[in-house]
Amino acid sequence: MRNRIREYRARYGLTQAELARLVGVRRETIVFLEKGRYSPSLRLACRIAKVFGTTVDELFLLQEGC
Amino acid sequence: MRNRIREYRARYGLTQAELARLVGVRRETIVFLEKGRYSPSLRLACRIAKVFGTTVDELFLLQEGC
DNA sequence: TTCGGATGTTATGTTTGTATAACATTGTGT
DNA sequence: ACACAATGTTATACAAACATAACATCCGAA
Repeated sequence: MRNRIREYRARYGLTQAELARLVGVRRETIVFLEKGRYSPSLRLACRIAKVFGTTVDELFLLQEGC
Repeated sequence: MRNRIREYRARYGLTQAELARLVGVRRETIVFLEKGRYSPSLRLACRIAKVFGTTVDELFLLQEGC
């Protein structure tokens, strides 16, 4: 499942470690999400979208499919 | 995490079993989601929103928090 | 060029979402 | 009251998300 985490993270000037800390997960988890190794729980997806002031649907391109 | 699955399901006149079949999970999973026993994966959340022609953010009231 | 921060990887363990089956309860039409 | 569909529950097992630690690579500044 594709997403725009890296793009938004760059826009906000955050490192993976900083984002991880902000949403309460490990940095490796952010790496795996950005690399598409697995898709997040809805809870985590929501926390990340909140940090970036956007919606889950927008951040994870849900109109492209699930 | 609150959601409007039951409300949308009623609006579409679907049983829990029918919705479960449409999104490829067991009926018990739908029961647990409606009852709030756990929150879904983003993948499942997206499939359910798709069936109801709405967004994940709207269906799971994500503006209320994660 | 070298050093350090940022990013990527791999292995192993824990937690949580989901499957499965069996049974209980509620509700509704007849 | 009865039958049956819909909904709810519980126990056990499995898969996927996430934690943790250790190490590897990449890249920009001094």
